[in-house]
Amino acid sequence: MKSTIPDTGVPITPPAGNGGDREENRQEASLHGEILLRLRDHVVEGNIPDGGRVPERQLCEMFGISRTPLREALKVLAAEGLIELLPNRGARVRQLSQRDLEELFDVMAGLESLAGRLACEAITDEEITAVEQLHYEMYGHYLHRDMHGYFQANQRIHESIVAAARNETLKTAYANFAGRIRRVRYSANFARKRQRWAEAMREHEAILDALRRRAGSELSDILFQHLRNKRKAAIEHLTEPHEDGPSAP
Amino acid sequence: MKSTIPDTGVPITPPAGNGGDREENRQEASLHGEILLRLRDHVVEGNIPDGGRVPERQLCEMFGISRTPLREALKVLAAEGLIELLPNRGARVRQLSQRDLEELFDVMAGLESLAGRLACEAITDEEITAVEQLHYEMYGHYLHRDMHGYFQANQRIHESIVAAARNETLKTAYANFAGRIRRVRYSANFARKRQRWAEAMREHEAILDALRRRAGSELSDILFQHLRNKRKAAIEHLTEPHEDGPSAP
DNA sequence: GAACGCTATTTCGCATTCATTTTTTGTCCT
DNA sequence: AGGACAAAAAATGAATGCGAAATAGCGTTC
Repeated sequence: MKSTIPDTGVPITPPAGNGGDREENRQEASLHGEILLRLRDHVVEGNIPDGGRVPERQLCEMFGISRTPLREALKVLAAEGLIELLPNRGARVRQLSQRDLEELFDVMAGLESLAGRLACEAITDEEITAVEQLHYEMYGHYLHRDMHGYFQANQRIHESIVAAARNETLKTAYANFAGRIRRVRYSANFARKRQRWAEAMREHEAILDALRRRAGSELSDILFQHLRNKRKAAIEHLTEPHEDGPSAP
Repeated sequence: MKSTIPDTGVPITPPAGNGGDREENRQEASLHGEILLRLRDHVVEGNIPDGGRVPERQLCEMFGISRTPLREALKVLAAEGLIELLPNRGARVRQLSQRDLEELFDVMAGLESLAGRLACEAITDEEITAVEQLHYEMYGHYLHRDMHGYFQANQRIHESIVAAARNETLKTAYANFAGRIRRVRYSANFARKRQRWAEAMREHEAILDALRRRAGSELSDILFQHLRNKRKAAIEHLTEPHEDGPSAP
């Protein structure tokens, strides 16, 4: 165990947050592509402490490759905003300040807002039915106080809306930003407050309603507010660590 | 035959800029960063034909560097969606289908829509005044049929709104997507139809009005529609090449 | 005893080198 | 003469080597 890492304040930020799209279809058979996927998962899943140093050499022997393809992968991850590269000082997993999180949530809110608007233009009755199905399922989890199930159904609903937008570029950007936030989710699980939970359910009712009526502009507003409230709950949770933990019914 | 080391005597600004300040851009002092910027501009400005091959070797001698930093830059550009990397077959500038363009415009619409909403929360009176200034300037260009001036003022207005959103993440993503579209702009200059031009002016009036009243939700709607109309005009222009070319007043 | 400065080791950045894969070209066969 | 196969040439993907910067370790000085 090495001594504590000298925190120099970490100034230099990655080149671009980018809403890039790397949906390149599975060309990832090449080594650097393979590494990119594995390394991204490794980071997103939180296997590396926040702001922790990640020496190239260590990752190389970890993946059993040379430095060249690894460095290429690192550059890409830096461009995605997951890590930051300090000149001559190696890579660190990017530590998100509260402000960063707020910004990310707002951008996610904007993307979902857009997704809702677009979805209203193109969604089929069958897809709406599917969302309704998920909604009721989620409601069931809510009644049973099953947070995990609720969380999953919730996520699938939002993904369904994004999918219904029929916009691959949006979908990719959405996935990218979601990845950045997910890292935080892993390290600090968002415990929902009871009150917020009920509120979220009401918002979801409104979402479904607007979607049924295909009221794009309205749905756009609701989704934005929904994510804004989510952001508020998340940030509050981070500032005052735990509010209530009981996940039991 | 010795390989002369291309010591171009590039300043390489030290990793200054420390402090809590997180400027997203231009930390690129390292070679690969420098190359990334130059190569991105090179591609965005359309110096390479659409779908054209981009041999590493050629670019290397063009920039006077070895392949390693260049390849790193290529990976990043691929992640950004500007080029695509074919396994063992080199890099090609990504050819955007009409569908891709539509998607990009819609995402841009979503981001600007978000920017407008956020701007209404944080914009100062001074900033609004600045936007008004640009608006009148743009109106002047409109009256004088100065398309270039109009275009620039227009762009600055949109950038001002994005800046007023106080969200660096959004700003970065916006710049990224704008870059992808700009490539198309260069190769096929969007000639505005007269009618669309007048329409755009009216929309901008509405934008300014909503911004003055800080009506976030409303501005969000207007901006989205504005970009949607822009998209329509752009796509139409691409399908039926030239409608009117005269840039002269 | 603590702060400063010097040296040694580690790590990073880029160039170069090696190994496959693709592309081109030249020849041979139909 | 045209096409197919094969070998050469070029280009890509990955590895290694070398110089430079940074971190760490240690000694000296106030």
